[in-house]
Amino acid sequence: MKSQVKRAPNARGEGDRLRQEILDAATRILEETGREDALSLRGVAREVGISAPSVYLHFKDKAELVSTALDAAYSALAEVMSEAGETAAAAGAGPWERMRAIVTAYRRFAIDKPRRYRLMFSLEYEPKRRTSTDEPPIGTVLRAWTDAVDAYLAETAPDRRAEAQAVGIHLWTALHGQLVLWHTLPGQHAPSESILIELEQSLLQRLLPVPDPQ
Amino acid sequence: MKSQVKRAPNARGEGDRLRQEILDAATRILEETGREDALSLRGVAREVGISAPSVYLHFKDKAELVSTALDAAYSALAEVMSEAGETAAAAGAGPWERMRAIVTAYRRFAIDKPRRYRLMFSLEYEPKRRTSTDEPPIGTVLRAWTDAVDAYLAETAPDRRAEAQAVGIHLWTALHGQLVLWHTLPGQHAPSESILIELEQSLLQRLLPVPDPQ
DNA sequence: TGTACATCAGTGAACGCGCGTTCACTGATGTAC
DNA sequence: TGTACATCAGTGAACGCGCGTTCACTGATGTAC
Repeated sequence: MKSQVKRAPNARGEGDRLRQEILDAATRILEETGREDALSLRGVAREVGISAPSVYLHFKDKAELVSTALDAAYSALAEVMSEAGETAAAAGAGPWERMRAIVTAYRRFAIDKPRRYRLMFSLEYEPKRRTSTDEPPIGTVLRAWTDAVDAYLAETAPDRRAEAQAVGIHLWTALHGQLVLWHTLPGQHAPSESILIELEQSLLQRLLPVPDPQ
Repeated sequence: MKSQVKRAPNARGEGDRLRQEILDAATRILEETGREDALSLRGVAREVGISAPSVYLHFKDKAELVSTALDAAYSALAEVMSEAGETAAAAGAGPWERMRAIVTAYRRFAIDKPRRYRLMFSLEYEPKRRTSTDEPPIGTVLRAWTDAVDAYLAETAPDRRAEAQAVGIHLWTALHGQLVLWHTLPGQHAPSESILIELEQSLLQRLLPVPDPQ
């Protein structure tokens, strides 16, 4: 299963390499077996191939390890969204198509690794207090949404741009609710992706001013 | 903290009383300290004041205990919603007011015991397979929403009644997303209830045909 | 060039904990004769 | 009415497990003289 190869200690200045390896392993665990209790310090150490105490060389305690891993996941999500928007724009897509691309990227992120997604938004680990002016990582996800809606409204209904913040929040929370609840609902309703896409379409049409039918 | 009083065993035919006490204790723990790992079989036994093995007299294993407790929580939620609707109706409220009463009841259920709410929808315990025609408990919550929307549309826009199912789902999942995400967002945004109420209002106005301004 | 020493990256063993579950039991209450 | 016995409701001790964390250590690599 996991490599039992003996690791050679890192060279002198490169202790930080292990830190990254630990985070990568934590992310992998998050993706594959996302129960909160599966994300154990010992489990991560096992995955990396080091002893459990070694983790303490790079993280204060378990809480710090977990919240750092989660922060990385939030950033990755925000990144995926803005990339999707840019790619669509570069391909000459109109506002509606761009919006759909972003929503699809979000859905894919959630559906491809449902356990990771679930964990990202169900933990109580509050992000560590950082310099309080800094944006908290989950906030970047919120911003990705409000930015996307703002860009959409700017092009389609500039007079409604003041609503961007509210609509962005609606879109995000509503989408999130769909993804989470549909995963929780009994299996016979088969939370097939096509149902989610339909719901998503219907939601977009209700929350956003719809452009000319394409 | 918890009563250390020695329990007298129940009389002959009344073994079922303990079953109920166990479920009540599980519910209490769900409400107060809703981390999934706090809902331990031993913890429940402690709360009831019995020995751990006694739980096995009434539940096959931990999974059965937990999922039974969750089922009860789902039913309670559906119950609270329909009561709110009926009470409002009895007080002569119009469709919009009734809808608001239901939404408020839902929000209160979620906010009053946030840990319970979070747990209800974040566990992976799939409801035990029951006679497959039976409605799964979480399904009753879904039905409560679609029924509420259907009743609303019947009175305000009968021609749109076909949308009841879709709109009910939107309303539920969107509300759920708001409640869950707002709880996860960093504390400085203070997930004050008033913000939630605003969001909720705005959501209702966007998803439902709005009646004459009152 | 050689050697003592500091530093760095990491380890192995042990701690105490709470968990789910199994096992053989106890003591009160009802039933059969 | 008395007594042997079955049944019921529940217990105490023990199991093996994985966890987070602490501790004193090891062995390689760089630095000072």
